[in-house]
Amino acid sequence: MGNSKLYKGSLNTIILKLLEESDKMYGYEITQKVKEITKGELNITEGALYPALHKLEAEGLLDVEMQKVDNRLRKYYKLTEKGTKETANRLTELEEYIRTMQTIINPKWSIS
Amino acid sequence: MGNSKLYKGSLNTIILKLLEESDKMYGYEITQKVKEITKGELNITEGALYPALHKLEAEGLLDVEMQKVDNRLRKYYKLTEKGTKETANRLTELEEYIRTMQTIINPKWSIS
DNA sequence: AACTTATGCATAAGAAAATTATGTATATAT
DNA sequence: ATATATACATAATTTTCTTATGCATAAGTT
Repeated sequence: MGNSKLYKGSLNTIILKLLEESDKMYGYEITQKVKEITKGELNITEGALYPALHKLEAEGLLDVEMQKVDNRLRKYYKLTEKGTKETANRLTELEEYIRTMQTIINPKWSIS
Repeated sequence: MGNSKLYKGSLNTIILKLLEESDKMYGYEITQKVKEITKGELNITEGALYPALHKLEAEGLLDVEMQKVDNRLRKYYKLTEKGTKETANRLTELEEYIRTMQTIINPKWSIS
């Protein structure tokens, strides 16, 4: 994960997108899912994840539901209505960001 | 620039890439170039740029050359040999990051 | 002549978001 | 028995940025 610096600022968007796909997830599940879909490329640390989840909840973008499974507690998070709208915005911004960075990597202004 | 958070961590890569393209540039020129190629989407602030340039120089990735133009001082930065190698690495990492984020935005793991 | 905007560099204070290091606790595999 | 996996949490520190400020010259405006 040598490119971990680039992920700074995109954690919230990743969380929101995963919740949009999976309806509800708990913290540990999110770390595993990200590890899986990025083939180990990205490992979300707990010290980043849990504060981020708490903040998204405080902003009213996520709802929480506790559930006990195998005598272990899970905190399931799901998008609120506000969270669903915000997710769309964040994804649009991410797409814009990616387009901009593509422009910088692969500049038209240097070919001719 | 509503997506400014996403740019966290990518400023160094942007600087290095521009210097790879343009051989040598000075700080103010970099801010204008970025504004130009991103069509105003991204505005690099001086408070971020100058410390970043100083750090890249301290790391041995950039060399500095002072030049006086129209009675105003410019600090021209150019890649060192080490900087050129590091730029290649950073760009590879950026491409990996973009691929990963594309995977998250447009997940294969949810279609079937 | 006075004033504003552009050019050019720099740093300090503060905020935001991460890493790293802990801490607690149960379940499972060796 | 011991280590690894599961599950959450927070505190200290670091990194990186924004915002505010400072200095100085050139060019354009009223």
